[in-house]
Amino acid sequence: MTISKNTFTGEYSYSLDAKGRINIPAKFRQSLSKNNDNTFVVTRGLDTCIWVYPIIIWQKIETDLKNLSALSAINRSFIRNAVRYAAITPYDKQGRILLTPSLIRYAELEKEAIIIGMVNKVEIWNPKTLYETDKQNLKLDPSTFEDLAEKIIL
Amino acid sequence: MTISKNTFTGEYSYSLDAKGRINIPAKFRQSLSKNNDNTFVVTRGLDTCIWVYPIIIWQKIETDLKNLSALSAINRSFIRNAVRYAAITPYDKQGRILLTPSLIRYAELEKEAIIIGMVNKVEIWNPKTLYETDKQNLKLDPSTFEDLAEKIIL
DNA sequence: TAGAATTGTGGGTAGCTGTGGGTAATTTTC
DNA sequence: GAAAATTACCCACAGCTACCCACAATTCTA
Repeated sequence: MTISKNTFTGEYSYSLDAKGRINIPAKFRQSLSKNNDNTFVVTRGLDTCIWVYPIIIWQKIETDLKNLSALSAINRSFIRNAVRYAAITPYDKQGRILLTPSLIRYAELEKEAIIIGMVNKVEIWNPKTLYETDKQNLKLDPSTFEDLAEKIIL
Repeated sequence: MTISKNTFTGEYSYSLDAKGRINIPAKFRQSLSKNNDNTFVVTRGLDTCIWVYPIIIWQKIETDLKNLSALSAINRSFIRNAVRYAAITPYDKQGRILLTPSLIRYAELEKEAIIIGMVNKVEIWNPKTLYETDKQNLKLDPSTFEDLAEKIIL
């Protein structure tokens, strides 16, 4: 039994197969609340990785997007970028989801992949890219971490 | 069933044939609720593309437009563009809709076309035009993007 | 600890999807 | 009213996808 539903933590190593399928860790699947219908939404992350959402979380995003007026060019561009890379993927009997070729290219995924629980979503990384990104992040201004620390108790 | 109806996401590449027909991605067709009678409404988009609506969504837009004041210039221009070029097109047994020559000219469509799910509607683009538009949009005010992202994306 | 159940990975195949083209029915034109 | 043009509907088919099964490795359980 997991602590709370639709919450993901931990890091795992899995492999992407020739058909573009990748396993979602059993613990993450068990954490999904039933109203998700065993379904995730995959899309581009802000870093060079793939973001995986439980579909009910994504649906909140969708309804917010629906309420943006299409009369504004900025809104149209925002919606387009937010949803064009998104794909709804139920996992199969073996617990795998199907990634689109476009997303695999974007995240530079090869056979080996790291899956990371990010509380309300999941990230899929190429190990090399993740390593490089971690190295870059060390150079970021430490004061931003301190700002966050004031908001969140670890 | 939690997957919401009449909601479209993702980007697909399809081809317009010599008769002006274009396939609607199977996933989009499956997302259509039954009261649409396998029918879409196509019209001019506000960008250089074709907008495709489920017919019941379009009907809602029409009644909203009727309630709008004709005094506003933006309303008049929207009504002029969106409504006068609108055509009702049921899809055939193979899942294709028929585009009017006028719309094909407007969106500068050639053989190859990109179809994008925009949550409550669908866009059909010439790949080149889409690419150019994407490039232009980078010049839009980034702070508005960030505001939207903070409100909507988790 | 041994057996049972679950998990992660690979691969096969029936049926669906996207695309092209044909023909009968309908509309248009003279 | 007949010929021409357009439209609506049908069929064909290659390629792909969703779904199924198999199996080794790991974890659970009694």
